[in-house]
Amino acid sequence: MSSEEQKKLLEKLSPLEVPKAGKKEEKKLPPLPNVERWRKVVMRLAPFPSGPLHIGNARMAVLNDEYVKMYSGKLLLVYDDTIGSEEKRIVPEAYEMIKEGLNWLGVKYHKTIYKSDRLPIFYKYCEELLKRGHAYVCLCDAEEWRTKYKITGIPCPHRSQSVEENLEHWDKMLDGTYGEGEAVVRIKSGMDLEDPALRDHVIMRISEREHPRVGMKYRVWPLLEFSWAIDDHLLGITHILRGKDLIKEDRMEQIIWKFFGWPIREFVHYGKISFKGAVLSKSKARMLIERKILRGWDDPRTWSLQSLAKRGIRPEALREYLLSLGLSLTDVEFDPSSLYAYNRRLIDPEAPRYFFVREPYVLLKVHGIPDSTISVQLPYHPNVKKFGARTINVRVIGGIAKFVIPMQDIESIMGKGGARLKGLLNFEVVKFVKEKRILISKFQGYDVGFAKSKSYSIIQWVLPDKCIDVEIIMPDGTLVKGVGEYACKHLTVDQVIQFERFGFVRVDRVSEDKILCYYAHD
RNA sequence: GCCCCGGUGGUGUAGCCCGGUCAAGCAUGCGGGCCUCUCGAGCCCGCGACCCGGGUUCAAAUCCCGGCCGGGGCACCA
Repeated sequence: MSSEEQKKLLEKLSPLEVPKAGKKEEKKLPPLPNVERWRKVVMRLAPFPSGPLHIGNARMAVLNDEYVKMYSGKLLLVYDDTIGSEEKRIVPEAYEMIKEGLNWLGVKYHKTIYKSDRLPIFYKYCEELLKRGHAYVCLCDAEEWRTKYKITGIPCPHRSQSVEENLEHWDKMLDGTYGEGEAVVRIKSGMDLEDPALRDHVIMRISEREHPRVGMKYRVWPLLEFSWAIDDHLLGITHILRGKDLIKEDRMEQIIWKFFGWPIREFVHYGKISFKGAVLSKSKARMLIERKILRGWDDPRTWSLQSLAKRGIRPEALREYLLSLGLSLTDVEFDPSSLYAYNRRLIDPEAPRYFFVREPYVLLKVHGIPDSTISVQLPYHPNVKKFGARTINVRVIGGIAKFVIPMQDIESIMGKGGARLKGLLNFEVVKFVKEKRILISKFQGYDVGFAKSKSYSIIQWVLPDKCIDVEIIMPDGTLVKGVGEYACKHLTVDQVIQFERFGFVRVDRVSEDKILCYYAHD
């Protein structure tokens, strides 16, 4: 039954329930809470510059961007570049790579702020807390404090120091009297809190590591929850969108705002996004790049935005995919095939088709061709006429023409006793010399109908004396080699094309004798 | 050990707050068919889920309790 007949039958059966083709389903985000309480929605992106943005970070960026658009609000890019830890280090190039990623994604931010420029502000407010008796300088050893005080809920001796004592210790933190690990400022969130994770958390600590932007200018650094408690207020953030792993930070921020008498902001959370198989954390990626196991930050195995761009994934596709995940608190698994489906929809109508034969090859000799040359025109796209066609002239010498075809097809060719070279001719197998990978065959005509009647495979082919080497970097980092048809010579960098029966690729480098591509998907 | 939070087909999501219209929608995936000189696109058909057990109710995916499973926090990381 043809599709037309099927449709008619369906109409006959249920005339009212014919599904409309091309129905569009727009994914809608739930509204932000309490928008009416604020004059204007202000949100922020808070990347830690340890590497380029990956899919998880992109989710955060896209969600913020969508909400800001939805409410005509403002979005601030705030580099959360406090000193970090030994394992979590700032990568200087990351500042730029993050911007690059955001631009690629089409995320508009209205202002850029660096946490590392704001140390004096944090000092000021920390001092204020000390003065008001809401914080204290703790000289306990970290491990001791954890076991002896945090778990038991018993206050440590430093908690009862006077304001004067605390300020004195604070000065000694700043002037270098105390070294790394010797003193911290703790907020008096409460030792009696039910959740041990919240008890008198550290808000300031000493780090003598060099910072890529401000060098050795500061030795006392704030911790995430403190710096955000201050900045979310000072920068006028109204809605804080964060992963559910940071829910504890909500509580800490609220405690600090209460001490200052500042209004509470709105929080929105979403679940964790995880990857099948190996998770590539940025610190791990950095290590693998240093050891030359990865090709760089744009290696497809990092799943960085840069790497997706390199593969020819469209930002719109990624955005659509990320929005399809919604805002649920459930942890989700990243599903590449879903992303590819969105992307395929976008690139399929725009990607010209080319012949490509991957290694290993078979040399095909077709005997008995009646013409001395064959000239064919092959359209670049089956559905889009405007792409035009390329002309291929096949030289026939002594009735014989030679082609390169993929070894992959040999089984089906042998099974059917022949095959069709797409757009060209049909042949019948005479002999396959396995060791030499040579297939001897006999010309069987030009008619497609014949090939169909024989249910021949229709395969891509390349002329051995008129082809160009192609290398394709696959998503798993492996390299696929092969040859492309002569028309590939005209390809330009950044073009997304389809190698028929192989997949969509983005052209990354073109030289006289070779083309390098990145594989997008099938 | 202590504290949170989740659990709808292979994957993701809608529905859950305000119980009935949900014998559960959509997307992706998978299987089959049509179409096509690509294993792409398009079209059609199909597969496949409310974690378990109680309770409330005329009625529960939706409310309550318990269990199980999963995630997270308990860093002088973000």
